[in-house]
Amino acid sequence: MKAYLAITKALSDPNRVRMLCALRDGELCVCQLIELLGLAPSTVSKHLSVLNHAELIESRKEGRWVYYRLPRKRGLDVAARMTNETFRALADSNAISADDRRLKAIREANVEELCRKT
Amino acid sequence: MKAYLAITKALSDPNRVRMLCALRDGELCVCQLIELLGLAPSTVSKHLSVLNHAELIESRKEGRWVYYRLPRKRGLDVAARMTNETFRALADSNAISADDRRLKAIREANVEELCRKT
DNA sequence: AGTACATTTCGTTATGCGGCGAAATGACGA
DNA sequence: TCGTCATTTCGCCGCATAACGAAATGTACT
Repeated sequence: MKAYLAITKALSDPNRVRMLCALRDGELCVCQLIELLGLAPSTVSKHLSVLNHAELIESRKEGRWVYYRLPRKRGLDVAARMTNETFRALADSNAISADDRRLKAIREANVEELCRKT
Repeated sequence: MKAYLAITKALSDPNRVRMLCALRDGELCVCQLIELLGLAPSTVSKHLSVLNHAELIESRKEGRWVYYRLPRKRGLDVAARMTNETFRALADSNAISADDRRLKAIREANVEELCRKT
Protein backbone atom coordinates (compact mmCIF):
# COMPACT_ATOMS: atom_id res chain seq x y z
CA MET A 1 0.00 0.00 0.00
CA LYS A 2 2.82 2.39 0.85
CA ALA A 3 4.49 1.87 -2.52
CA TYR A 4 1.17 2.24 -4.30
CA LEU A 5 0.39 5.52 -2.54
CA ALA A 6 3.86 6.83 -3.32
CA ILE A 7 3.02 6.30 -6.98
CA THR A 8 -0.45 7.84 -6.96
CA LYS A 9 0.74 10.80 -4.92
CA ALA A 10 3.61 11.33 -7.33
CA LEU A 11 1.15 11.24 -10.21
CA SER A 12 -1.26 13.69 -8.60
CA ASP A 13 0.73 16.80 -9.50
CA PRO A 14 0.52 18.19 -13.03
CA ASN A 15 4.16 19.25 -13.23
CA ARG A 16 5.38 15.81 -12.17
CA VAL A 17 3.14 14.20 -14.75
CA ARG A 18 4.50 16.54 -17.39
CA MET A 19 8.02 15.50 -16.46
CA LEU A 20 7.18 11.83 -16.64
CA CYS A 21 5.65 12.27 -20.07
CA ALA A 22 8.64 14.31 -21.19
CA LEU A 23 10.91 11.36 -20.43
CA ARG A 24 8.85 9.12 -22.64
CA ASP A 25 11.14 9.62 -25.64
CA GLY A 26 14.40 9.32 -23.76
CA GLU A 27 16.42 10.70 -20.89
CA LEU A 28 16.65 14.38 -20.09
CA CYS A 29 19.05 16.51 -18.09
CA VAL A 30 17.65 18.43 -15.12
CA CYS A 31 18.33 21.74 -16.83
CA GLN A 32 16.26 20.60 -19.80
CA LEU A 33 13.33 19.87 -17.50
CA ILE A 34 13.79 23.25 -15.82
CA GLU A 35 13.62 24.86 -19.24
CA LEU A 36 10.52 22.87 -20.14
CA LEU A 37 8.56 23.59 -16.98
CA GLY A 38 9.79 27.10 -16.28
CA LEU A 39 10.09 26.41 -12.57
CA ALA A 40 12.90 27.08 -10.11
CA PRO A 41 15.70 24.47 -10.12
CA SER A 42 15.01 23.57 -6.51
CA THR A 43 11.37 22.93 -7.30
CA VAL A 44 12.15 20.72 -10.26
CA SER A 45 14.71 18.82 -8.25
CA LYS A 46 12.16 18.16 -5.53
CA HIS A 47 9.63 16.88 -8.03
CA LEU A 48 12.21 14.57 -9.55
CA SER A 49 13.02 13.29 -6.11
CA VAL A 50 9.37 12.41 -5.55
CA LEU A 51 9.12 10.59 -8.88
CA ASN A 52 12.37 8.81 -8.17
CA HIS A 53 11.28 7.74 -4.71
CA ALA A 54 8.14 6.23 -6.23
CA GLU A 55 10.41 4.38 -8.65
CA LEU A 56 8.68 5.97 -11.60
CA ILE A 57 12.03 7.24 -12.88
CA GLU A 58 15.72 6.64 -12.27
CA SER A 59 18.79 8.84 -12.53
CA ARG A 60 22.21 8.68 -14.11
CA LYS A 61 25.08 10.97 -13.32
CA GLU A 62 27.38 12.24 -16.04
CA GLY A 63 29.91 14.80 -14.93
CA ARG A 64 28.18 17.88 -13.63
CA TRP A 65 24.89 16.83 -15.11
CA VAL A 66 22.26 14.44 -13.88
CA TYR A 67 20.05 12.69 -16.38
CA TYR A 68 16.66 11.24 -15.51
CA ARG A 69 14.89 8.54 -17.46
CA LEU A 70 12.24 5.86 -17.24
CA PRO A 71 13.60 2.76 -15.51
CA ARG A 72 15.60 0.56 -17.86
CA LYS A 73 14.66 -2.98 -16.90
CA ARG A 74 10.93 -2.54 -16.91
CA GLY A 75 9.19 -5.56 -15.59
CA LEU A 76 5.46 -5.19 -15.41
CA ASP A 77 5.54 -3.79 -11.91
CA VAL A 78 3.01 -1.36 -10.56
CA ALA A 79 5.05 1.71 -11.45
CA ALA A 80 5.46 0.59 -15.05
CA ARG A 81 1.79 -0.15 -15.47
CA MET A 82 0.75 3.12 -13.90
CA THR A 83 3.16 4.93 -16.18
CA ASN A 84 1.67 3.25 -19.22
CA GLU A 85 -1.84 4.14 -18.09
CA THR A 86 -0.71 7.72 -17.62
CA PHE A 87 0.68 7.92 -21.14
CA ARG A 88 -2.49 6.38 -22.48
CA ALA A 89 -4.74 8.71 -20.52
CA LEU A 90 -2.88 11.80 -21.65
CA ALA A 91 -2.41 10.82 -25.28
CA ASP A 92 -4.81 13.58 -26.30
CA SER A 93 -3.76 16.16 -23.73
CA ASN A 94 -3.12 19.63 -25.06
CA ALA A 95 -0.64 20.38 -22.30
CA ILE A 96 1.43 17.29 -23.07
CA SER A 97 1.31 17.93 -26.81
CA ALA A 98 2.55 21.44 -26.26
CA ASP A 99 5.36 20.10 -24.10
CA ASP A 100 6.29 17.62 -26.79
CA ARG A 101 6.63 20.43 -29.30
CA ARG A 102 8.83 22.47 -26.99
CA LEU A 103 10.80 19.36 -26.11
CA LYS A 104 11.81 18.90 -29.69
CA ALA A 105 13.65 22.18 -29.62
CA ILE A 106 15.06 21.55 -26.18
CA ARG A 107 16.44 18.15 -27.14
CA GLU A 108 18.13 19.63 -30.19
CA ALA A 109 19.78 22.40 -28.22
CA ASN A 110 23.21 21.91 -26.74
CA VAL A 111 23.02 21.06 -23.06
CA GLU A 112 25.88 23.40 -22.17
CA GLU A 113 24.24 26.37 -23.83
CA LEU A 114 20.88 25.57 -22.34
CA CYS A 115 22.16 25.63 -18.79
CA ARG A 116 23.94 28.97 -19.20
CA LYS A 117 20.73 30.66 -20.24
CA THR A 118 19.66 30.59 -16.62
CA MET B 1 -5.37 16.28 -17.88
CA LYS B 2 -7.94 17.61 -15.44
CA ALA B 3 -9.88 14.36 -15.41
CA TYR B 4 -6.69 12.37 -15.08
CA LEU B 5 -5.53 14.43 -12.10
CA ALA B 6 -8.93 14.10 -10.45
CA ILE B 7 -8.40 10.35 -10.57
CA THR B 8 -4.82 10.26 -9.32
CA LYS B 9 -5.63 12.73 -6.56
CA ALA B 10 -8.60 10.64 -5.51
CA LEU B 11 -6.37 7.55 -5.44
CA SER B 12 -3.66 9.25 -3.40
CA ASP B 13 -5.45 8.89 -0.07
CA PRO B 14 -5.37 5.53 1.75
CA ASN B 15 -8.93 5.76 3.06
CA ARG B 16 -10.33 6.50 -0.38
CA VAL B 17 -8.40 3.58 -1.82
CA ARG B 18 -9.74 1.34 0.92
CA MET B 19 -13.27 2.41 0.03
CA LEU B 20 -12.74 1.74 -3.65
CA CYS B 21 -11.42 -1.72 -2.91
CA ALA B 22 -14.31 -2.37 -0.54
CA LEU B 23 -16.74 -1.79 -3.38
CA ARG B 24 -15.03 -4.40 -5.48
CA ASP B 25 -17.45 -7.13 -4.45
CA GLY B 26 -20.59 -5.04 -4.72
CA GLU B 27 -22.29 -1.89 -3.58
CA LEU B 28 -22.17 -0.66 0.01
CA CYS B 29 -24.24 1.74 2.05
CA VAL B 30 -22.51 4.81 3.49
CA CYS B 31 -23.05 3.53 7.02
CA GLN B 32 -21.26 0.31 6.10
CA LEU B 33 -18.26 2.28 4.89
CA ILE B 34 -18.35 4.37 8.05
CA GLU B 35 -18.25 1.17 10.06
CA LEU B 36 -15.40 -0.20 7.97
CA LEU B 37 -13.18 2.88 8.15
CA GLY B 38 -14.06 4.05 11.63
CA LEU B 39 -14.20 7.67 10.52
CA ALA B 40 -16.78 10.38 11.09
CA PRO B 41 -19.78 10.29 8.74
CA SER B 42 -18.94 13.71 7.36
CA THR B 43 -15.42 12.60 6.56
CA VAL B 44 -16.56 9.46 4.77
CA SER B 45 -19.13 11.43 2.83
CA LYS B 46 -16.47 13.86 1.68
CA HIS B 47 -14.21 11.06 0.52
CA LEU B 48 -17.06 9.48 -1.40
CA SER B 49 -17.73 12.80 -3.04
CA VAL B 50 -14.14 12.97 -4.23
CA LEU B 51 -14.25 9.45 -5.66
CA ASN B 52 -17.58 10.19 -7.27
CA HIS B 53 -16.35 13.41 -8.82
CA ALA B 54 -13.45 11.50 -10.36
CA GLU B 55 -16.03 9.06 -11.74
CA LEU B 56 -14.38 6.18 -9.95
CA ILE B 57 -17.70 5.32 -8.29
CA GLU B 58 -21.36 6.13 -8.68
CA SER B 59 -24.25 6.35 -6.24
CA ARG B 60 -27.77 5.04 -5.96
CA LYS B 61 -30.38 6.30 -3.56
CA GLU B 62 -32.76 3.94 -1.81
CA GLY B 63 -34.97 5.50 0.79
CA ARG B 64 -32.92 7.00 3.55
CA TRP B 65 -29.83 5.16 2.45
CA VAL B 66 -27.33 5.92 -0.28
CA TYR B 67 -25.44 3.08 -1.87
CA TYR B 68 -22.14 3.53 -3.66
CA ARG B 69 -20.71 1.15 -6.23
CA LEU B 70 -18.30 0.84 -9.10
CA PRO B 71 -19.77 2.32 -12.29
CA ARG B 72 -22.10 -0.09 -14.04
CA LYS B 73 -21.38 0.43 -17.73
CA ARG B 74 -17.65 0.10 -17.56
CA GLY B 75 -16.09 0.98 -20.82
CA LEU B 76 -12.32 0.88 -20.79
CA ASP B 77 -12.06 4.50 -19.79
CA VAL B 78 -9.24 5.94 -17.74
CA ALA B 79 -11.08 5.56 -14.45
CA ALA B 80 -11.83 1.90 -15.09
CA ARG B 81 -8.27 1.10 -16.05
CA MET B 82 -6.86 2.95 -13.08
CA THR B 83 -9.27 1.10 -10.83
CA ASN B 84 -8.13 -2.22 -12.24
CA GLU B 85 -4.50 -1.31 -11.74
CA THR B 86 -5.31 -0.34 -8.18
CA PHE B 87 -6.91 -3.69 -7.45
CA ARG B 88 -3.99 -5.45 -9.03
CA ALA B 89 -1.42 -3.41 -7.14
CA LEU B 90 -3.11 -4.03 -3.80
CA ALA B 91 -3.88 -7.70 -4.29
CA ASP B 92 -1.35 -8.58 -1.61
CA SER B 93 -2.00 -5.63 0.69
CA ASN B 94 -2.43 -6.51 4.35
CA ALA B 95 -4.65 -3.50 4.93
CA ILE B 96 -7.01 -4.46 2.13
CA SER B 97 -7.09 -8.09 3.19
CA ALA B 98 -8.00 -7.06 6.72
CA ASP B 99 -10.75 -4.83 5.32
CA ASP B 100 -12.07 -7.73 3.27
CA ARG B 101 -12.34 -9.87 6.36
CA ARG B 102 -14.20 -7.17 8.26
CA LEU B 103 -16.35 -6.50 5.22
CA LYS B 104 -17.63 -10.04 5.27
CA ALA B 105 -19.19 -9.46 8.65
CA ILE B 106 -20.40 -6.00 7.71
CA ARG B 107 -22.12 -7.24 4.57
CA GLU B 108 -23.87 -9.97 6.51
CA ALA B 109 -25.15 -7.56 9.14
CA ASN B 110 -28.51 -5.91 8.71
CA VAL B 111 -28.14 -2.37 7.42
CA GLU B 112 -30.76 -1.03 9.84
CA GLU B 113 -28.99 -2.45 12.87
CA LEU B 114 -25.61 -1.29 11.65
CA CYS B 115 -26.66 2.32 11.42
CA ARG B 116 -28.19 2.39 14.89
CA LYS B 117 -24.92 1.35 16.44
CA THR B 118 -23.63 4.84 15.87
C1' DA C 1 -47.55 18.09 10.53
C1' DG C 2 -44.05 16.34 13.20
C1' DT C 3 -40.38 13.22 14.60
C1' DA C 4 -36.45 10.21 13.65
C1' DC C 5 -32.62 9.26 11.25
C1' DA C 6 -29.05 8.65 7.16
C1' DT C 7 -26.43 11.59 4.66
C1' DT C 8 -24.48 15.91 3.18
C1' DT C 9 -22.86 20.62 3.78
C1' DC C 10 -20.51 24.07 6.40
C1' DG C 11 -17.03 26.01 9.40
C1' DT C 12 -12.84 25.23 11.88
C1' DT C 13 -8.35 23.35 12.88
C1' DA C 14 -4.02 20.92 12.01
C1' DT C 15 -1.11 18.92 8.80
C1' DG C 16 0.91 18.38 4.11
C1' DC C 17 2.69 20.08 0.00
C1' DG C 18 4.11 23.22 -3.96
C1' DG C 19 6.58 27.16 -4.74
C1' DC C 20 10.82 30.10 -4.15
C1' DG C 21 15.54 31.83 -2.65
C1' DA C 22 19.75 30.94 -0.16
C1' DA C 23 23.08 27.88 1.25
C1' DA C 24 25.29 23.26 0.77
C1' DT C 25 27.06 19.59 -2.20
C1' DG C 26 29.84 17.66 -5.67
C1' DA C 27 32.32 17.63 -10.18
C1' DC C 28 34.98 19.86 -13.68
C1' DG C 29 38.69 23.03 -15.33
C1' DA C 30 42.28 26.43 -14.53
C1' DT D 1 43.83 24.30 -4.67
C1' DC D 2 40.48 27.40 -6.06
C1' DG D 3 36.64 28.98 -8.68
C1' DT D 4 32.67 27.79 -11.52
C1' DC D 5 28.57 25.72 -12.20
C1' DA D 6 24.68 21.94 -12.11
C1' DT D 7 22.10 20.01 -8.77
C1' DT D 8 20.33 19.19 -4.19
C1' DT D 9 19.06 20.42 0.53
C1' DC D 10 17.11 23.64 3.75
C1' DG D 11 13.98 27.06 5.55
C1' DC D 12 10.14 29.63 4.79
C1' DC D 13 5.45 31.02 3.03
C1' DG D 14 0.86 30.35 1.11
C1' DC D 15 -2.58 27.24 -0.05
C1' DA D 16 -4.84 22.78 -0.36
C1' DT D 17 -6.80 19.08 2.22
C1' DA D 18 -8.11 15.55 5.88
C1' DA D 19 -10.22 15.36 10.13
C1' DC D 20 -14.07 16.58 13.26
C1' DG D 21 -18.60 18.53 15.17
C1' DA D 22 -22.66 21.14 14.32
C1' DA D 23 -26.13 22.43 11.38
C1' DA D 24 -28.76 21.56 7.09
C1' DT D 25 -31.07 18.39 3.91
C1' DG D 26 -34.19 14.96 2.63
C1' DT D 27 -36.76 10.70 3.35
C1' DA D 28 -39.80 7.48 6.01
C1' DC D 29 -42.92 6.61 9.57
C1' DT D 30 -46.61 8.03 12.97
